[in-house]
Amino acid sequence: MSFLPVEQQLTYIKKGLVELIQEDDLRDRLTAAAKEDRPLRVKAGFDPTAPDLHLGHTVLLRKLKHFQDLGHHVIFLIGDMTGLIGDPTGRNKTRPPMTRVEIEKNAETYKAQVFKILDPQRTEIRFNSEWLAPLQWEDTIRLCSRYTLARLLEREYFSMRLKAGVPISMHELLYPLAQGYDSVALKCDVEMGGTDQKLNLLVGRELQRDFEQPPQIVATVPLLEGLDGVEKMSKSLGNYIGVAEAPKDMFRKVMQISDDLMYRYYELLTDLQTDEIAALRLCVEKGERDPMDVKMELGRRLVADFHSETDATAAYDAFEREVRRGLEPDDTETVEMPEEAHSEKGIRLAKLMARTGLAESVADADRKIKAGAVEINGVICKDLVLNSASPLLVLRVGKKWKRVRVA
RNA sequence: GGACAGGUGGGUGAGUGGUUAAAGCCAACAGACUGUAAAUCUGUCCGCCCUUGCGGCGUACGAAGGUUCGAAUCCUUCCCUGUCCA
Repeated sequence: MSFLPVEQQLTYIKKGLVELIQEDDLRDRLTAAAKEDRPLRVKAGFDPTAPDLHLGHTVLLRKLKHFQDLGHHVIFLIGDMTGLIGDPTGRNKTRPPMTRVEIEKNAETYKAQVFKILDPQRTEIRFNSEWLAPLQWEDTIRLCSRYTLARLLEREYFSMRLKAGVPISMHELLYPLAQGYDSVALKCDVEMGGTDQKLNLLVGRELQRDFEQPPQIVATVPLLEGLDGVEKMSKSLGNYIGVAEAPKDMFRKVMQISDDLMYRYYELLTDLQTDEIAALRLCVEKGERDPMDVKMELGRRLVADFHSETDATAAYDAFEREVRRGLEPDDTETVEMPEEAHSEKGIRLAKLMARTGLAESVADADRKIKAGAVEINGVICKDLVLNSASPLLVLRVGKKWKRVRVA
């Protein structure tokens, strides 16, 4: 295949990157690739335990896609072995080793999500247990001898924990080494990751040199802020928008972000150019455009990307109706009256709410009723026991709705 | 191996024998306000039972025992973590 001129490729790749180490290397590598007519091998690693991709991941995926657009080859690496090392933030939650079956299942889930962005034709899915599992003690020791503690402690993540007196287990120190070794095993030309991955990615370069491979180019993308606008988007912080989320939920979450943050989302999650985004911002600041409209447009675009135009329009309309005007959603679930909700005196509202998912527990439901948060057929209800004659109850608690058929 | 300091509700973090289901803060959830959001204000924030009362019961302060009328608070053993010394 033929590649675009190197400089054009470079420009395309550099857009939106935080750091590129080293640009000259990449230029050389792209030149060589064109000469040899071989695509570059671009790797990014993912955790096998969390197959729920969110928009934060897509910043990276979009950049990988850019490489594919240019004709290069992406390796989507599932770190099933490094996954055993576990989540750094957990205190001593050793991860139970995952079974082959679970891993395969997660991989399938990944595929379904990832190929909403990546081109399957140019993507190779690999697992690092493939080369890490067969390593012997001796191999591992040799690998460890190639790196020093001091260098590992350069990582803010380790040094901060050390300073704060938070435990660091030995196996965690192996993580960067294992990740670096992945690059050796895969003979990567480029490795990508979030800015927080920088040191891990650089270890790959060192190890590749040791193994007499040309060191990979390291490219980092920004970390997307989550719904709170402060922390990075992550599942454990609960401030995320999942790519597999239903259109309506996705839209609603987008609308939750602050006005300020939406420009960042435009920048990192859409194909709008930087100057177009700046123009949008200016319009809003001058009062020519309503920030809410601009945000709704963002929601529409994102839903369209991960679902379809039709879904996007539906989600847009639903938001207009349900949130702005507070009307009942047209897809409100209708459920039967739970047996337990009946009592001698009538229908116990709290129990009904707890059983139908409108409240977390009976106690929680009681509180909500007292707080006047419950509406039945459009009227706020503070009664704990109902003696309703109507065959259908339309219940609303905050954002949640439910229709209950009275048996 | 030795000395010392710790382990509290989703997260932080008070509380060192009794009005403590456990302060404050954050998150969360509801309500008000509003252009979605943010911000702000108000309320709620272990579970279960009863037409609900400032109600009853059950659980809960690393684990298991013990002392006591009564323990998150005292004692014993165990598990886990950090710091310093070897």
